[in-house]
Amino acid sequence: MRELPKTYDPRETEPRIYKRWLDGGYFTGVVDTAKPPFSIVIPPPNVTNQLHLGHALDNTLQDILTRWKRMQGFGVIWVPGTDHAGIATQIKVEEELRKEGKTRFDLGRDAFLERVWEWKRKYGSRIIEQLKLLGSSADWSRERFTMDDGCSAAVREVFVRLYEKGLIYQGNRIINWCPSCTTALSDAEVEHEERDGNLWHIRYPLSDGSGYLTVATTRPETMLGDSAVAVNPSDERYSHLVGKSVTLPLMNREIPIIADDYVEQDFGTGCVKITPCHDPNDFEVGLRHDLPQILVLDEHAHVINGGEYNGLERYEARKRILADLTALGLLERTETRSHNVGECYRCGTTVEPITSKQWFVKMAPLAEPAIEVVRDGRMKFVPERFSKTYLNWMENVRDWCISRQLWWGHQIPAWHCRDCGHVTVSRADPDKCEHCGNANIERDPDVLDTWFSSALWPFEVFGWPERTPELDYWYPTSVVCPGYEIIFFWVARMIFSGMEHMGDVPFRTAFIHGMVRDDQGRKMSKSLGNGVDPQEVIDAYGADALRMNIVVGTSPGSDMRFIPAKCESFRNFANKLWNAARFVLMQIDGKSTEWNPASFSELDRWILSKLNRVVGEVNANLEGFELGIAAEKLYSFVWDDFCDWYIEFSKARLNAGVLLFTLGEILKLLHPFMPFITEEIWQSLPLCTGDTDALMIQAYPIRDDAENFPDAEASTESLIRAVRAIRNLRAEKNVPPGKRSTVYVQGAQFDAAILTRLAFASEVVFAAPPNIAECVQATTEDCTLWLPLAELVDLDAERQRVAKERERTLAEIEKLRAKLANTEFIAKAPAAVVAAERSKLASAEALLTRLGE
RNA sequence: GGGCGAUUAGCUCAGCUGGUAGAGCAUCCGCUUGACGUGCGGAGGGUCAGCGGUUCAAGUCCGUUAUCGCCCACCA
Repeated sequence: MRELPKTYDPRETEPRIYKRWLDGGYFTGVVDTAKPPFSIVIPPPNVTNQLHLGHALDNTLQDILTRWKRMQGFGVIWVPGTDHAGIATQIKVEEELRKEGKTRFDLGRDAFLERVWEWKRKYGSRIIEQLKLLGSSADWSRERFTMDDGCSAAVREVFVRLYEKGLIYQGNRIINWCPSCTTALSDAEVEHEERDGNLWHIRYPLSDGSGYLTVATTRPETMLGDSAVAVNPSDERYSHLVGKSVTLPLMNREIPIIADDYVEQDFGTGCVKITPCHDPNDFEVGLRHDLPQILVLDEHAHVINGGEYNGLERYEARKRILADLTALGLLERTETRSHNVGECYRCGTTVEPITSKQWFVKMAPLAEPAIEVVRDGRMKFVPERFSKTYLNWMENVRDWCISRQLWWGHQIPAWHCRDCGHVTVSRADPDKCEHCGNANIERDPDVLDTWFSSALWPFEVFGWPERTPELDYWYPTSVVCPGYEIIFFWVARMIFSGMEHMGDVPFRTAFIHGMVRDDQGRKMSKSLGNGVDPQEVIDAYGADALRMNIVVGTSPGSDMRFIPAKCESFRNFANKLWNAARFVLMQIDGKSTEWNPASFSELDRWILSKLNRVVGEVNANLEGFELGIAAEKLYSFVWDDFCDWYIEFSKARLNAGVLLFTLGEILKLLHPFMPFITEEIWQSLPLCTGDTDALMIQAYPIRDDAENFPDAEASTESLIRAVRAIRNLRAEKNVPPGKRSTVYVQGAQFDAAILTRLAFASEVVFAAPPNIAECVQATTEDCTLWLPLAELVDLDAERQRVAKERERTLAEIEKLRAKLANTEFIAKAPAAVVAAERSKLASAEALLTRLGE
C-alpha cells in the first residue's frame, strides 16, 4: 500500500495512469459476439488546427459513454480519427504560402499537396496527443483519416455506385461560388448574413422609344448579363408591354420583356431584371423562357463579357456602372435596404451565385429513407427537438453540389475523353475512354466536398466496402456526439449515406451538444483571441476537473459558458476525494475489511442504502444521456453523504469493510467522469489486487434492491437532523468550538458516541434536562434537544427565535390542514401523496407541541 | 417569412414523466474539530420574465405578451 501525498497532483498522475491503460491494452476494441456491442465513431476533428474546448466537450461526452459501457461489459469500441477538411486545410496552407510570397500555382499540384500532407501530419498528431491528454479511451490501433487508403477506397466505391445509379450527375447549373477560395460550395456551406445595402432603381429604356421600365436591384453590376426584364403576368400596369423589349443600358443590348409568376407585383417597381447566370431565381426564369445565359463574372468575380467593364472587380464594376448610369440619367433613385448576403463559411467572402458545370448528388431518392428513419424512431436525436431541425432540412433538401475546385481532397474518379467527350467513371483508373476506346482521356481535376467522405465515416472506418467482422459487429454504431452546428453537414449526410450503402442507420442516437463559449457568452474565435487551449486548463486543474466542468451544470444541446472558476471547484472536488481515500487507507490499515453484514450498524446500512440509490439513479441518468445530472449526484454523494457524514461517523464507529467497499464503489461510479484520479486511487487500494486489475475494466455498479434499508435511512437521517440542530444552536449562540456541553435528547434514541463526537457534547443524556429553564432548546421533526447554556445565551434573543419558529410551524400546519381538509385533494391525489402530507402534518404538530413546552 | 431555444439566489447555471425551489462561485459569522484551509461548521439571499388557463396541486402542462439569442428561407 502506497502512502498518498496530502494533495492530489494531476500533472504527475495523468501521464502515468494513461500509460498504464495503454500498456494494459484496455482501449482496444475486440469483436466478441458474446457481448453486446457498443460503438462510437469520433466526429473527426479537422486537421486545420489543434483542438479547442469545443472538442474537449465532444470527446468528454464520448469518453464517459465509452467507459461506462465498457465497465458494463459491452464489446466497446471508440474509433478515433481526423478529417482532411478539404477547403479549410487548403486555405491554411495557402495562407502559409502567401507569407512566403507564393501561391499554390507556383508549387504545382503535387508539391502543394506534399505541403498539405506535411501540415496534416503536424496537426493530426497534435490532435491525437490532445485527445490523449483528455483521457480519451479511444482505440488508437484503429485511428483513421478521411483520406487514408481505406477511406479513399470507400469514397471511390460510393461515387461509382451513385453514378451508376444515376444519383451522381454533372450539370451546368447555378451554384454558390467563393471568389476567394475559387471553388464551388454547397448550399450548406453558405452562411447568410443580414447586411445593410441599397436597392437601386434603374431605368431600362423601351426599345421603341416610348418610355422606360424601372427595375430595382441590389446587384447593379450583374446587369451586364441581363437577358430579360420580367413582370408578373397579372400586373396590369405592364401587361401591354409583355412581348416587347427594352434596351439594356450600358450594353445597348435589346432584351425582351417577359411575364413570370416569380415576380411579385408589390415589391419595388414590379419589374425585375433577369440575370440567369448570377441569380438562382433568374436562372430558373431563364430556363422557363429559354433566355440566353450570359456569364459576366469570372472565377475571381471580375467582369467578363462586359464590354468596357471587362477586368473590373465586382465592386469596382458596381461603382463605375452606377456612376455611368447616373451620368446617363438612368439611375432613378437609391433606396437603403438591408438584405441577406451569402458568405463562404470558411473565409467569409461574399459568395457569388454563378452558373458552372459541377457534379451533383441527386437528393430526393436519398432523402426519403433518411426522413423515414427519424420519423419512425429507428434513429433518435437527443435532445428530441433536433429531429425537427433535421427533418425540416431533409424535407427541403436540394441537390448537393459535391465538386470543389481545390487540390486537397479526394479527386473525382471521372475521366473526360478529349476525342468523343464521353465521361468514364470507374473503380480502377482507366487507360482509355470506355466509349470510343481512345487513350486521349484526362482526369477531372476537381476534388470532392470534404463532407462526402465524412458522410461515410460510420462504416468506412470498419472496412467497408469489404464486409468485415467489425462492420458486422459494430454497425450501426450506438451513439454519435456532434455539435448542433454540423447536423446538416455531417449528421444528415451520414444518415442518408448509411441508409443507401448499408441499408441501416449509421447510429441509433445522435447525442447533440451545444457550443462552448467564453465566460461572457461570446463565441470563441481567433479574432477575439478568447479561445482557450484545453491543455492550459488541464495543466492548471487536471483533465478530470476539465471533464467535470464540461459535463456538470450543462444541459444537452445548449451552449455553455466556460468559466475557469468552475474548474477550480472540481479540482477541489478531486482533492476532496483524494483525501477521503487517504483517510480510508489510514483507517483500514491493519484492520479487517471483511464483509460481515452481521456487524453492520444503522450507519453502515444507511450509507449502503444511499449508495445503492445513487447507483440506480446514475445508471438511469446515463441511460437517458443526462450525464450532467449523473455527475452532480455523484458529486453530492461523495461530498455530502460519504465525506461529511459517513467518514465522520467512522471516526467514532469504524466499519473498515463498509468504508472500503463504499469508496471502491464510488471510484467505479465516478470513473467514467474522472478517470485519472479514480484509477490512481484504485491502484492504491487493497481492492486492487493484481497488476492488471485496472479500475477501468471493473464492473460498473448496478442497483440491488436487497441493499435498501429504509429503516436505517430514517434513523440515521433523524440523527443527522439532531446533530445539525445542535450545531445550529451552538453557532447561533456563538458557543466557542472548544466548549463542550451536555446534550439532552428527548423523543429519539441515538448512538451516543456519534452524537458526542459530532455535536461537540461532553455527555449525552436521553432525557429532558432537570433545569429546563437554564437550557436552550432545539427541535427537529422527531426530537427535542437541549444544551444547558443559559449563562452563555441571550435569553431575549432565544425567546424571539422560538417565537419565530413557532410562527413558521403554525403557518405550515395551517397550510397542511387546509390541504387535507380539501375533499378533492383526498379523493384525487394518490394515496402515497396524501399519506405523506398527513405525516408532515403530524410531525409539524408534534414540533409545535415541543416548541410550546 | 417560418422554426427553435432562453428568461430560476448577486454571478454562471441544474431542475426527466406536475406534489410547498437546488448546485458551484460570491457574501456574512465562526473554526489548527484525529483525510482534506483545494478544508470544517453555521447563516443570509428567489412573488422560478408578465398575463391568462388546465389541475386537488404548475418553475414543471396549455395559450398569450415581452426581451434576448440561434437556425432555416430564391421577394429582386
